[in-house]
Amino acid sequence: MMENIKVPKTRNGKATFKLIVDTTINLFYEKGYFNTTIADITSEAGVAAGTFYLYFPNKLALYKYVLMDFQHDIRREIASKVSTVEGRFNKERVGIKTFIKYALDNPHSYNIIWESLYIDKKIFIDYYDGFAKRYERGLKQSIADGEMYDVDTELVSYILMGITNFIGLKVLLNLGSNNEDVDEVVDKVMAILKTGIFKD
Amino acid sequence: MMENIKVPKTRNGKATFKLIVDTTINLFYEKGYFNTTIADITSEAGVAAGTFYLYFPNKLALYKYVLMDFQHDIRREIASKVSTVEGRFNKERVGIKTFIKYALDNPHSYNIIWESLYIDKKIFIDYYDGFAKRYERGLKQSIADGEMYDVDTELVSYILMGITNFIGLKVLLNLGSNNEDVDEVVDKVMAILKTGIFKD
DNA sequence: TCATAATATGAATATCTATTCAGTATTATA
DNA sequence: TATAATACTGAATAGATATTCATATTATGA
Repeated sequence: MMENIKVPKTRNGKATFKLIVDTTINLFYEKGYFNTTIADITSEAGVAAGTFYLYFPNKLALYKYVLMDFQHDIRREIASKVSTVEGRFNKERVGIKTFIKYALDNPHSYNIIWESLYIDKKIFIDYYDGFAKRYERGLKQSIADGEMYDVDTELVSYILMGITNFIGLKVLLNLGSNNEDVDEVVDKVMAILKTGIFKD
Repeated sequence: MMENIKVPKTRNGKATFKLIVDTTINLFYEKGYFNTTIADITSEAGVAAGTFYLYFPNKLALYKYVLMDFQHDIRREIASKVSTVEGRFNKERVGIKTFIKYALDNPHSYNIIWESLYIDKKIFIDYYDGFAKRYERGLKQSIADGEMYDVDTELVSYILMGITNFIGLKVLLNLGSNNEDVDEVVDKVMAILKTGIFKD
């Protein structure tokens, strides 16, 4: 973990480190991991090529660092927002909404996380499997509390991740129409999760 | 469309063309688009470097060709299977099942299609937006037929794509457990789509 | 204030990759 | 079977990129 990143020790060093990371996040988002060169990063950040290697052994280590950052951020954000509401339905509502809002505020994260599938499959699997396992805990609790049918929690956690990710994608890339109000979108999703889509 | 690909005219040429395409699909799946070099492709296919340029101007044109192939394949497969059953519920069931089965039989396709997000965002958007629009037609019909609640069809098409894609991913990467029987998985998904997940 | 650790530089190097092209081989057909 | 069309070869070239390192600058605390 944390690879072989060298953390800066002075105020100046910390600023440079952050500058490199922030510049990289923008570039990874705009051009993707593979189309971003070390030279792109350093020139965009306004530092010399050698400065990069002061802190990171290579691009992959930097990518992993950025990914861990996002992972912590998203999880903390969702956990924090969800913890303040009662009941699984509301928790789920807030969870989905928070995820989409997060994606809108940090459009970089979505792209960068998913790109792990093409950079290191193990990272990708760990990420989504870990997310699913956390999800399951909440779902199991809700079933125990009688708020939810006795569903296959593992399957449902993937269903919910799938819905959230694709709705997030839709809103993010502004696919189709009807992306005006996130609250409205989330309400519709929740209504469907409550009653299903098929009559009879 | 079809970029500036030069199609072969003789039986030998066609065989070489196909060899290059098939080899490429495997390499893109194993190593990803960016980690696959032209040299990888030609050496793996057992042809000279120059042979590649006989048919394709560059790697991107080949990627687009492969993608179109998959797109046609998947759509044809789903449309064909779905057309033989009656009622939206059954059509949806067969559609989801067919998609997952397709992903299992052609694990390459899933990866390669999604990677378009990092190769050319326009391709990605066209792909999923196009898929959604096709989906919507069926959903609208079902609502008209009174089989489905009067839902936001655009939103539901993304929800269904999200579910299908993530369940496919789960089964494909063998994430979690319970991936034994595709039919069983699909039945559970359909049950959830019918009644929702929340009590009360 | 000075010694020293921490930061920063950027030209130089080595490696990798895409792409071309002049020449060769094969195949179809008239 | 001559010859034109098609297919194929692989060494050579040009360009891009990661990484190193000798040197220079800056910050800090004793």
